[in-house]
Amino acid sequence: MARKTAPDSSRRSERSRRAILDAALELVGEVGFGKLTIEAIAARAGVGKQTIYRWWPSKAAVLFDSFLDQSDGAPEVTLPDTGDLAADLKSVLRATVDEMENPKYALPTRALVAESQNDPELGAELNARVLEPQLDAWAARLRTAQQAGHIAADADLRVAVEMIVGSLFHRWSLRTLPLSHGYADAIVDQVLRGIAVSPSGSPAEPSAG
Amino acid sequence: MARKTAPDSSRRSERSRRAILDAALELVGEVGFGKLTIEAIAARAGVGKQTIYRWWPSKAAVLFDSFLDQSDGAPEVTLPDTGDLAADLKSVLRATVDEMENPKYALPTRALVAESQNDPELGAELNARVLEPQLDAWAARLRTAQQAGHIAADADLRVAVEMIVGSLFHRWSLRTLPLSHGYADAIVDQVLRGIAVSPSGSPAEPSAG
Amino acid sequence: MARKTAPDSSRRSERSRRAILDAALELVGEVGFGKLTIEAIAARAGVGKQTIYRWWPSKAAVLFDSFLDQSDGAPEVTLPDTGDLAADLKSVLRATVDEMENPKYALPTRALVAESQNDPELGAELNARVLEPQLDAWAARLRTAQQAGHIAADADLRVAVEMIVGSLFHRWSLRTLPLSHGYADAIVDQVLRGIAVSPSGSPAEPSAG
Amino acid sequence: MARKTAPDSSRRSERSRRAILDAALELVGEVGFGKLTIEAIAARAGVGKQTIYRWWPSKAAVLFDSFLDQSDGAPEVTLPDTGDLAADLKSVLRATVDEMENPKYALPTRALVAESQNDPELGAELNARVLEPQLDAWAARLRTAQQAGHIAADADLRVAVEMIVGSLFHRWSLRTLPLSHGYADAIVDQVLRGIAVSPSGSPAEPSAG
DNA sequence: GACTAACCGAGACGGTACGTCCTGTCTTGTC
DNA sequence: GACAAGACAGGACGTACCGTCTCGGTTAGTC
Repeated sequence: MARKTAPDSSRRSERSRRAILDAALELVGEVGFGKLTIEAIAARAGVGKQTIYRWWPSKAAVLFDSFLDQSDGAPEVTLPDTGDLAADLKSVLRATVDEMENPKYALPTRALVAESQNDPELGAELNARVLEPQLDAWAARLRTAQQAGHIAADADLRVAVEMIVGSLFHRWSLRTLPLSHGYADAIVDQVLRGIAVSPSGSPAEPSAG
Repeated sequence: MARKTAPDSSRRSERSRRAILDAALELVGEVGFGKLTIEAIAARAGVGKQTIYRWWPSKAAVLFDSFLDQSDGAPEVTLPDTGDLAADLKSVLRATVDEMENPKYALPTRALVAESQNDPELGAELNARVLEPQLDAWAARLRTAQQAGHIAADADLRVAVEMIVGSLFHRWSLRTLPLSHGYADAIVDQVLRGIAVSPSGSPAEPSAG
Repeated sequence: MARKTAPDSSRRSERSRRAILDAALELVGEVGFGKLTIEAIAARAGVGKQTIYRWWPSKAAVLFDSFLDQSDGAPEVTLPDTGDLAADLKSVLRATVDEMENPKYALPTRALVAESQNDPELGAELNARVLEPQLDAWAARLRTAQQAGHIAADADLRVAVEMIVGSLFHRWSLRTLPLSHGYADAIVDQVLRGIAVSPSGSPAEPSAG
Repeated sequence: MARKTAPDSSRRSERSRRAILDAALELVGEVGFGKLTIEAIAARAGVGKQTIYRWWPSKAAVLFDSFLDQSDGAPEVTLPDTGDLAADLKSVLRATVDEMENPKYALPTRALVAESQNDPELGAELNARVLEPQLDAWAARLRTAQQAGHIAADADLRVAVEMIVGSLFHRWSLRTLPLSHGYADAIVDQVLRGIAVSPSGSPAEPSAG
C-alpha cells in the first residue's frame, strides 16, 4: 500500500517544511501557478527537490498546504448572529468579496480551483478541508433563523446556501462581471425573498400553482 | 506590423485545421488538459508543429476552437417559451445537467474553465463567445415573463440568471455534490419563488406559468 | 532495429557538433573524466542536452569522437623506413613516450582506456579505429625488415609488436615507473634481440633445447 | 588532528566490514563498477551508509579492499623454480591467463584498473600492494636463472618482466585479441630468446633451462 | 510555362523542467 | 562511540516539450 517506503514523518524537518510552504506562496504570487515550478520552490526555499517530492505528490498539493497553512489561525467556521439575518449574511458575503479581490488570497485560490478541475482528488480534499466547513457554517446560520421562524420550515437550506455562494463564485471564477458589495447584497436579498417567512406570518408557498 | 508577418489565411489548409481541432479534442479526452501537448496534437493530426503555432497562440486557444467547432450547429441562443416559465427553465437546466455529466462535453469544458482561471484573456474570450450569449438567452426568457407580469417588475433578472447558472456551476466545478435533475428543479423553484408575482399580487408563487 | 526514430544526419548542425567536441576536450582536461558531465559539456558548448543525446549514446562516445577529431590530420598510419630498423622503431616509440607524457593527449586517452574497461563496445570501437591501425603500422615496418632478411623468417611479428607497445602501455597505464626515452630504447633493443637475424647470418633458433 | 576525529578502529564491527566487502564484490559482478553505488552496497550489506564512509574514502577503496580480501590465502609471492625456466614462466603466465578470463577475478580487476587511470592515488596503492610484489616475484625467478648462467649477465630483467606481463596486460586490457595459453607461451619464448644464453655461449636459445 | 511566394510536413535546435538517483553530511535512537 | 536507518542539500541524470528555426516539397497566384 505504501509508496516505495513511506518516509518517517517524526524525523521531518519543520524548518524545511515552512520554507517550502512560504516559497510556494511567494512564487505563485509572482509568476502564477502555470509557471510555478518545483525547482523554483526548492531553490527559493534552499531545499533539495527530493525533500519536496518526499512529502508532497504534486505542486498543487504543496500549494494546497501553503494555502491551509496561511488560513490557519482564522478558522472562521461560524457566521455572526446578531439577530438580523440579512445583515449578518451580507456582512459575511461582503467580506468574501473583499477577500476574493485581494490577490494575496485570490491568486492561490484560483490556482487551486484551476487544478481541481483536472485533478478530482485535489478537488475532493479542497472540498473536505475548506469548502464544506464553510458551506456548513452558512447552513448553520440559516438553520438558526429557520428555528427562530424567520425562514420557511420547508425551505431547502443547502440549496439556498449554494445559491448565495454559487452566484458569487460564478461571477468571480468566470469573470463575467466585477464583484461588488452591491452584488453581495443583491444576492442575499433575492435568496432571502425566496425562503423568508412573509411579514403576514405565513411562509411563502413554493408551489401553489 | 502586427506580429512577425501575419499569415495569409486565404491559403490556409482547411484539411490541417480540421485535423488539428479533431486531434486536440480526442487527446484532451484521453490524457486530460494537463498532459495535452502541442507535439502530440501535431503528431496525431499528421501536421507540423509550426502549422499549429502559425494559427493559434496557445494550446488553450486550440482547444477553445475545438470546443466552438464541436458546438457548432447547435447555437442554442434561445430558450423555449411554452408559456410555462418554470417548466421551460427546468427543461433547459436539466439539459445542461445532462451535458455537464457527459465527459465528451465536460472534459474540454473543465479544461477551458481551469485555463481561464490563470489566463484572463482566454477567460474573456470564453465569456464573450460562449458564456454571455447563454446568460443573455436566459435573461431574455425571464424578461418575456416579466413583461407578461409573471415576474416582479423590480426584480433584478441578471442576478436571478446568475443565481440559477451559478448554483449549478458551483456544484459542478467544485464537485461538492453530484448533479441531478432534482437539483436543477430545486434551483429553478427557489429562484422563481424569490422573484415571481403570485396570482394574488404578492411576490411568492413561482410556478404560476 | 533503429532506436526510437533515427535522427536525420543530413540536417545535423556542424556548428553544434564542433562546439560539443571542443567543449568535451576542454572539460576533460579541466576536471577529469570522472567529473565530466553531459550538462557541463552542453553548457560550455552553448547547446541543448538533447543535441548531445541525439547524436551520442554516452559521454564516453562524445569524448571518443573528440579524440578522433583532434587526431585528425595526423593519421600516422605509416612508420618511417630509413633502412635502420632499430633507429626507426626507437624514434617512433620515443615520440609515443612524449605524447603519453603530454597531458593534452594523455588525459583523454586515460579516460577512454578507463571507460573501455567496463564498456566493451567502446573498447571495440577504440580498437578498430585507433589501436589496430597503429599495430598494423608497426607490423608493416617489421614485415619490411623481415623481407629484407633482417628479421627471422619464422618470427611472430604480431607478438613482437604487442611486446613493444604492451611494455610501454603497461608502464604508462599502471604507472609502475616513469616513462623515458631510455625505456623506449631498451624495449626496442630487447625485442629486436629476440627476433633479429644474427650477424653470422643464421636466425636465432627458438627451441633448440 | 587528522580528519575530523579518527574513528576508533578497536571498536570496529568485523561483521559489518565483512558484509560490506562481500556485498561490494557481489554487486560489482552484477552491475559493473560504473553502476556500483555506495547506497546499494550499504543496503545489500545491511549496513548504514555512514559505516562505509567512516572506514573508506571512496567506493574504489572499498572495492580494492574487497579485492585484497578475496585474494588473501593465496599470496603467491614466489614463482615456482623447477629448474626449467621457460616451463616455469609459461605455467605461471598460463595461470594468469586463466585468472583473467574468469569473470570473478577479471571484473573487479578491470574496475580497479579503470579507476586507477583517473585516480593516481588508488593506482599507487594498487601498485604497492599488488603489482610490485608480483613483478618482483617474476624478477626474482629471472635473477635466479641469471645467476645460474642461463640468462645473459647484462640483460635488463626489469624490462624483460614488463615485456612479459605488459604484453598480456595490453591484450587483456584493450581486448585487441583473445587471450590463450598459446599466446602466453609465445610471449615467454620470444622474451627468453632475447635474453637467454645459448649453450654454445651466444644469446639465442630460450628453452635451454 | 516558368517564377515566386507562402503554406505545409518534418524535425533539429537551444532551452527549461521534470521526477529519479546518488552523493556525502547530519541526526536520531539502539546497543 | 560505533552502529542501522534514513532525512537532508545538492547536483547530474536522461526524457519530454517548449517555441523557434531551417529544410525540401507541394500549391497557388503572377508575369
